[in-house]
Amino acid sequence: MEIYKTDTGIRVDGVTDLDLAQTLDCGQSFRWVCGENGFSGIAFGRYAVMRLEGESLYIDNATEENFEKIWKPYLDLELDYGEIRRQIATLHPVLREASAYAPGIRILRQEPWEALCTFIISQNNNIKRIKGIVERLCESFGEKIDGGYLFPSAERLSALEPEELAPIRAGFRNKYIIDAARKVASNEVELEKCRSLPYDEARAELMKIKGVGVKVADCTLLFGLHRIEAFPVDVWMKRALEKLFPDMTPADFGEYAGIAQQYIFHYSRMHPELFG
DNA sequence: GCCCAGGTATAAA
DNA sequence: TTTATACATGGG
Repeated sequence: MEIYKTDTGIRVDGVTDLDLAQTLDCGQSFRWVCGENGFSGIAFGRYAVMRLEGESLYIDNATEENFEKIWKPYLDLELDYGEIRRQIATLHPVLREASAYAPGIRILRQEPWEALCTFIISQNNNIKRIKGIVERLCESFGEKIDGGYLFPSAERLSALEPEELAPIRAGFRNKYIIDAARKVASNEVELEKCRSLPYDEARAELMKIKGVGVKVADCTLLFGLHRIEAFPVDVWMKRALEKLFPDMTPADFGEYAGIAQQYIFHYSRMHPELFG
């Protein structure tokens, strides 16, 4: 990868196995907006606008320094997804097809608290509405910066009562968000510890929070703590597994199960007819 | 109006 | 241990 300065930010050449829509607008993160100049959003305290032309990634409002510190890890550009995709393709004939269908998916390395909080909001909800709730949460309680608002910290939200979240219109999830904020802010739940804990223990740690079950825990581990062996199973994925992989369990998908899960999810969404 | 959205807590079988 | 229902809200 070669990095160059531009008038508005940087250009990174030699970026492969990345599709911004497949990665930023596939239900892992709820804060990126597709506009005229690309996808704009905020992560790790920085606003940026990204677009991809061939193997050139343009990031407006970024520097070489914060590309190395923030955007390169955020987009998981250190991992060789081409090689991982080849490995996943050998696991099962359907995975060979599915992985070829959305080869530009990458697993974002999001901030753990943001991932936890947004996936609590995602339960029994749809993506359009999730994005609206997250936006109102940031505007109401997050710090203002150029380009938008930061995701509010657990500390900030821990001082609120559930009723005070009424303006974000998250319904019954308000009390779950506050419970999560309090347990994270007080270190009763240690998010960082979940990076290294045995998988079942990491899950159990997160499930100490009201409103966090296996699905929210798995999504937090996958998208917020980069446990790429995590394989979140929801209603849709359960059906996909039954129809397409009757002979496999989530554990059979190996150390890159989370990436395989994303390929399967995208593929099954593109081919709903496979489920009758 | 009615259905449902990348679930979970709670009560009951 | 498995199965049913409520939950807040808003788009299709």
